[in-house]
Amino acid sequence: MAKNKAELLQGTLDMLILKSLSLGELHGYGIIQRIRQLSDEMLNVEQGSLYPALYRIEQKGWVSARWDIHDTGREAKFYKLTRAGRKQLETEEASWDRLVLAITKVRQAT
Amino acid sequence: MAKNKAELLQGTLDMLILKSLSLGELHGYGIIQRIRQLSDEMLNVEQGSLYPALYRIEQKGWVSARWDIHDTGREAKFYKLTRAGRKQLETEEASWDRLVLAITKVRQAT
DNA sequence: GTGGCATACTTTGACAATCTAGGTATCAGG
DNA sequence: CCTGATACCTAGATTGTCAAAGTATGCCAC
Repeated sequence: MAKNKAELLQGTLDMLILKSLSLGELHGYGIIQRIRQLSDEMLNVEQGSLYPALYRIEQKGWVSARWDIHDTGREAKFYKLTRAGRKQLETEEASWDRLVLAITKVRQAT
Repeated sequence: MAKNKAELLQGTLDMLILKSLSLGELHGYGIIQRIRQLSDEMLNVEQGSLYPALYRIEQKGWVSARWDIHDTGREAKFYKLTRAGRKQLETEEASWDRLVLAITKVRQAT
């Protein structure tokens, strides 16, 4: 199992995707890179995790997608955070904070 | 889904169980109560999650179990952290910290 | 010009962990 | 006696992530 790379916990991926899109429109492959980069290489999202997650998230209306050609001249599917997505990001961040707090409390017990 | 209660993320339960056993021998039902109490009612572990988890953990040698009768005069299965379990707890805590750090970094991005 | 690598997307199947919901049994209190 | 808390167990459904495969394009080195 994971050595230097932290493994993702189920439920955290959506938040990471939404967060990275909150910094600006981006395509799938770019999301993976952005997350890796922002986390100092600690988080590595697999393509097989990302694309299904994006599909899920799009279905829920948290992002909108469109095909476009970017600077490199290649086609890519660009995702953009919707208003609902921004709201969802806040919700997920809040519940992440709550979880971290709760676990911290348990861990502080002596 | 969760309102005031934070939902458990997959992978955190083992750590919570090991941690609560690190405070002393305890039986299954008591583990649930201890986690709930230590987390200020934020974490609620379902029985259907706990018992399979305990079985799993016992198989891995992180805890040892024995039936006993406790103060209330009732039978219960008491679990105790083994040396390997203590080691595992450290490992899980470290990787939890790493994950929290990584996610924090992503979230701090502007 | 072709071979390899990074980019970019998709799909399938396996796997693991949690939850829901059911079951059993004992004990205490009203 | 009945209910609720305690105490354990199990089956099945659900979900999310991952591994592994596939397709296709553009770029660079040789």
